[in-house]
Amino acid sequence: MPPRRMGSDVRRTRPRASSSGNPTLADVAARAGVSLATASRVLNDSTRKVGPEHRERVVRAARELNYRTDLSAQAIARGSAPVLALLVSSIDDPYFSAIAEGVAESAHAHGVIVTIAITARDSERELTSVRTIRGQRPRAILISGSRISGNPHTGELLEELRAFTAGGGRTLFLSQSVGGLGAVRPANSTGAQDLGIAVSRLGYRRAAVVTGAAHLESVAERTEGLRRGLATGGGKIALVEGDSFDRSGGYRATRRLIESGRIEEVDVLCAGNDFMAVGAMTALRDSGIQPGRDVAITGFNDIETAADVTPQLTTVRFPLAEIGRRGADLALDPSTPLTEDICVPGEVILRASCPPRTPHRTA
Amino acid sequence: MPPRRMGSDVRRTRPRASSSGNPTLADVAARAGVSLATASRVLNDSTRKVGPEHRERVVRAARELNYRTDLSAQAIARGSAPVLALLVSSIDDPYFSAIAEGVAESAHAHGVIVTIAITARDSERELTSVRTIRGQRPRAILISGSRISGNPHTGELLEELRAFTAGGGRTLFLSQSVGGLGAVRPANSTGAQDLGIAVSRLGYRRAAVVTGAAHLESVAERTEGLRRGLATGGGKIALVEGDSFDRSGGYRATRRLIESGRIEEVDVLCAGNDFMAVGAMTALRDSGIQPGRDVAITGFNDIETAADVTPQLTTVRFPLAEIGRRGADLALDPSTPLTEDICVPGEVILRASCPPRTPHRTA
DNA sequence: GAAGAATGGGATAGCGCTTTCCCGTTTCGG
DNA sequence: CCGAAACGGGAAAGCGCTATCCCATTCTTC
Repeated sequence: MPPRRMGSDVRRTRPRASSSGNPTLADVAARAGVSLATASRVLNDSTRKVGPEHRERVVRAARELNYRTDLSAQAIARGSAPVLALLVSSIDDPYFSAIAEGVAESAHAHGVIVTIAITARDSERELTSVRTIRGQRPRAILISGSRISGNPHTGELLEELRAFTAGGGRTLFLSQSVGGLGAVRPANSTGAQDLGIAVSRLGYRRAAVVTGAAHLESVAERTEGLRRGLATGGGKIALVEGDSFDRSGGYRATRRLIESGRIEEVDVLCAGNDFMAVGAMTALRDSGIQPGRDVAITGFNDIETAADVTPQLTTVRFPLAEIGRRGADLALDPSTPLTEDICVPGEVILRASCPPRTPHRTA
Repeated sequence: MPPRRMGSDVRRTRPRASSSGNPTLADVAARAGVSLATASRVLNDSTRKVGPEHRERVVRAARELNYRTDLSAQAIARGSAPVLALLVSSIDDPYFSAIAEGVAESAHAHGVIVTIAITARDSERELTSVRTIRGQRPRAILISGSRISGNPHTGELLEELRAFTAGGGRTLFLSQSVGGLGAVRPANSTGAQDLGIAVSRLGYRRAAVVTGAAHLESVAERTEGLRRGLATGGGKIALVEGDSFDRSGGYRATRRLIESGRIEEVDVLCAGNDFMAVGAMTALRDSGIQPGRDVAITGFNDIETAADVTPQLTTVRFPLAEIGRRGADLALDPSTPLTEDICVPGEVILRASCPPRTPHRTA
């Protein structure tokens, strides 16, 4: 005996109409006088043909009701959601926002929704974010600028990603690679090497590297690349000073170099990124040293500011939006495996902060 | 007669287990040896009590399976999704990314997911984005920097928003208000007025306004505020030059001022935003006019770059992230009506680009 | 013209959850 | 002690869709 609802049993001829709230497909079908199936077929231009008469009626009904398919319902019925999740440490950072822009661009082209989560460089928050994201059953998750390796939550995080992949999801890292998982990232190493070569050509021989925390992969890559590049001209990295990876870090590190007198030993100061370079410039200037003339400066990334500071900053430009776009393209194309690192080359941008070196150092 | 599936009818004692893919609540329930209802109750700490024995079993099963609730299913079952949609014209713009950061912050605190859509200042794309967003049935949609008014799609767009609101959604504008709908925005008018007053106090009397398209509400507000502020010191806006709202626009507009000689008529150049100010500086410098000394410069917004350019830029700072945060807070609190404009005050930041005016203009 | 193949439409079984009912046990107050 | 209330658990009815079956017609093709 089939179970029964307690209420009457009479109606249920046509799909119920939802009196308030958003119109449902049932409302559309009812108004068009067709079945749910037909309405669905029309609205999703399925392969099944629908008579022009019915088709027209459904389209009109949908328009009149201003119907919009409930994506959650669609996702659950279809078994997959047209969603791409993006995890960034901060969106209020030109580096990541450029990547995000590219990601959004690609997602839009693929007709996919982007959900974004920011981790504020907090590994615990990163973990909870990934968990929440996993609940969305997105097609892919893109992680940019994480602290996944070497933190108290690394294990759980990787386990979470593993589970995600096991459930059919795709994971891709942007701007850094993490243990064996695929990544699209700037060719830090090559870019730094090219910068080193360029700087060498300009006549510089002894560099101070002012950079971020040594455990960051990108820091190591850039430093090493720079070393190789300088070596081509017989130059070298004379000293390395580390601090936080931002403007104030650049300021402080440079300050220390100046106060200890070590700044005298170098002819070019290579900062780990443009923010640090800008901080370094200010530190130099505060001590009466003129950046670009007394000491050359280089940055990394070519943030928009780089061309606005005085002197304009020599740096290495990476097509960040392009990295985001390619990453998303890749992640959304189920046919490609996501296992290898793809390095996107950068371009050395020579500007006034690093002029051809005159043989006599004006100290 | 109840309809039957064609297959056997035997099983269906315990919830089915999904062999592959993501574990479902049924899997958890099965593993814990309880019903779906109990499993759900435990996992959502519902008001209904569950015995400690069962509770423990469910929690363990969930952990072992690395179960993560399917948010789409939850959304459809509950009738609402824990989602906040953000619509911005671009995310790769410090102005919007700062707002977005605040929004994400608030959303995180509320345990809500953020989906983001970028419109690239294209009204058609804006329309399709709102349509897609509506399909997500988000709790609220936040619109920042749109072209909603005065474009070929305005009507459809407003209709779409109306339908969204009718369906129980909440709409809020950030950084600009649109026809009667609520907004959280910078106090452009007051901020500009304060800037005008400050500039007046420093001794400036004749200003050139270099700004974006006149139809933008913010442009009008800022210009008008500036006028009032200058008037307090007997100063005035001597001329207005418009161009695109970015760096190159600032450059071009200023260029025209210089070439026509009109630049001679003013002692301060007030740009519509910091980007334009930076462009203006470059244009001046290219013509041998030294910004800050020969002509003072002011910007608007205090983007990070503002403190890095030379001379450092005098501007008006708005707590953009705060605007985003408050907007999201408001939008996510169903008890507040979303009808009025909330203006967040700015703060004049005086820097070297606008030094106290010396009586003799060094031309 | 009759058998077989398209054709186009409807009924309905899920999808993975939540939540309302409903029911067997305990616990209590009187 | 007995009936009432409280407690804890399970069955199953949806939520708004999609897609699979199934069926009544209309075309084909010898």
